[in-house]
Amino acid sequence: MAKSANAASGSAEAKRNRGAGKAGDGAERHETIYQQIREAIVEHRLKPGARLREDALAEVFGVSRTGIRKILQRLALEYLVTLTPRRGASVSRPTIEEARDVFAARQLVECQLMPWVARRLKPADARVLRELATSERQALRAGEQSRAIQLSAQFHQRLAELSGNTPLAEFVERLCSRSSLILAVYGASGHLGCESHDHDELVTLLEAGREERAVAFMQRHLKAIEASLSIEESTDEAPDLRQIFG
Amino acid sequence: MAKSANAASGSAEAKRNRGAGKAGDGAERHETIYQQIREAIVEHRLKPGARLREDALAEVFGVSRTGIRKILQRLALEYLVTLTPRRGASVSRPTIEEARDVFAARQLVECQLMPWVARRLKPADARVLRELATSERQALRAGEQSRAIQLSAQFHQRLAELSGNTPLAEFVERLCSRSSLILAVYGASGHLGCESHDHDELVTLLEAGREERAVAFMQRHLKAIEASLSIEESTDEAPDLRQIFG
DNA sequence: TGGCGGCGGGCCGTATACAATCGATGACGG
DNA sequence: CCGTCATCGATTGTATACGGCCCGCCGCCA
Repeated sequence: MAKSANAASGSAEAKRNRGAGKAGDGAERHETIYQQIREAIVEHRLKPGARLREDALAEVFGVSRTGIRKILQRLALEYLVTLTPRRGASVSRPTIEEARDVFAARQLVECQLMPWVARRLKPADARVLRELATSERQALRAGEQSRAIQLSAQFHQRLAELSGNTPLAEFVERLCSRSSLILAVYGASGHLGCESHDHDELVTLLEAGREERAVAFMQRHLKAIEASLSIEESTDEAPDLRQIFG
Repeated sequence: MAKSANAASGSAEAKRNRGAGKAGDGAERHETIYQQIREAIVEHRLKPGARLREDALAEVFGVSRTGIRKILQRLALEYLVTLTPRRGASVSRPTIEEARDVFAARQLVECQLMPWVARRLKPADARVLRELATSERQALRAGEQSRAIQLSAQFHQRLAELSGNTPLAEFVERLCSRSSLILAVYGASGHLGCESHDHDELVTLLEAGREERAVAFMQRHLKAIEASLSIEESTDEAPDLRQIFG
């Protein structure tokens, strides 16, 4: 392995990892690595299109390619990375159609979830949600864009969890991750999706038990995000030379 | 590999596979194996709790454990198999809570999908759906329970696909798979979930564009299935000796 | 000078080998 | 006779080795 050969970065990273994720010795380690990569993608620290070479990741995290492959496949199943048969893994670059579908799905699910949440919401839950919203605004103001993105997604995810329905919560979680990716590609710079005050307002509505209003609010909220996307197809493939020079 | 050493069963099975799954040479092979295992689980040919040993599967399909592991992990992410850390894989045995959540999720999503489907439904689509419903009834009458289960799930999946929203369709697909597993555990024998005429009736409503009716019908349909489950906890863990002998 | 074909390196895909761990069985002691 | 402990077998988890494909570079030819 590179553990001894390429000592400098390899073992240093590995040690840091062992310390950070706790991870003990064995099984949890992979989970930690998975989370780290996932976070990096969701927070736009790894940009869409970025290549993820197995060797490089294996060396950075101090494990062998076997474990990395497992993680990459898992991420591929969530549409966060794309696995091209013999070209390796890269951060997914969602298409416009995917973007539309994802946001349509979110509207359908998250809106319908609001009544359940409103009914089950306890004061402690509301407090946590408000804290998330507050942290998000602070991060945004402090210029910590990565953190803000992460917190915004967490708000929506927590909301879905409060419905008490695990499959739906998980589904929303994945949709949020993909949304983050979509914003990375099509989002207008500086304007990262959710208007921060929206989240506060939504909590207020839910606390008051105004289900109908909460549903409508969520609908508007998501539509606003979707509308803020710049629908300009990245001139990635087929640069349309003929159209340009014709 | 066992290809040369353990010739007898190994190569014979491998050859059969190469012939059956078509699978060409390389990449598609795993996909075929995945589908086969998945089908076996959904059709109740592999019952919940059944152990899936890597070596055995590797030998049966004529590939090495590496590929099998990948497949098992994928199935685990869909909750079709359970991966116990050092005990290997087994067909999942859903809990009552999971069952409730899955059906609740299906009601939320599938019902809301009906209007979309009704609006996009083309004659050709309706015909396909009717064929599925017919085949299902025939299979049921012919005693081919596995086939009937498969077709019933396919009906719901196809319906979701017709919404035109890929993420939602995929979500429904997974929920249907899990539902099949749930029926295997909690379903009353002989009564496998969907009343077969229900599906025909639903297509009729959709063709007529009666969205509201279709939504309500789907709701009743799913509630009926859920209600048909025998909610007797398998005396698997905590047999409640105290309650029995107390 | 520009296009084309051969060639080498990098990287992925698969298989195999090794090590560690857990469960079961059998023996021993109380 | 029952409970406990140790050893053995089985099975998974991880790492490594090898083979193949694709891409990019370089030399050759028109």
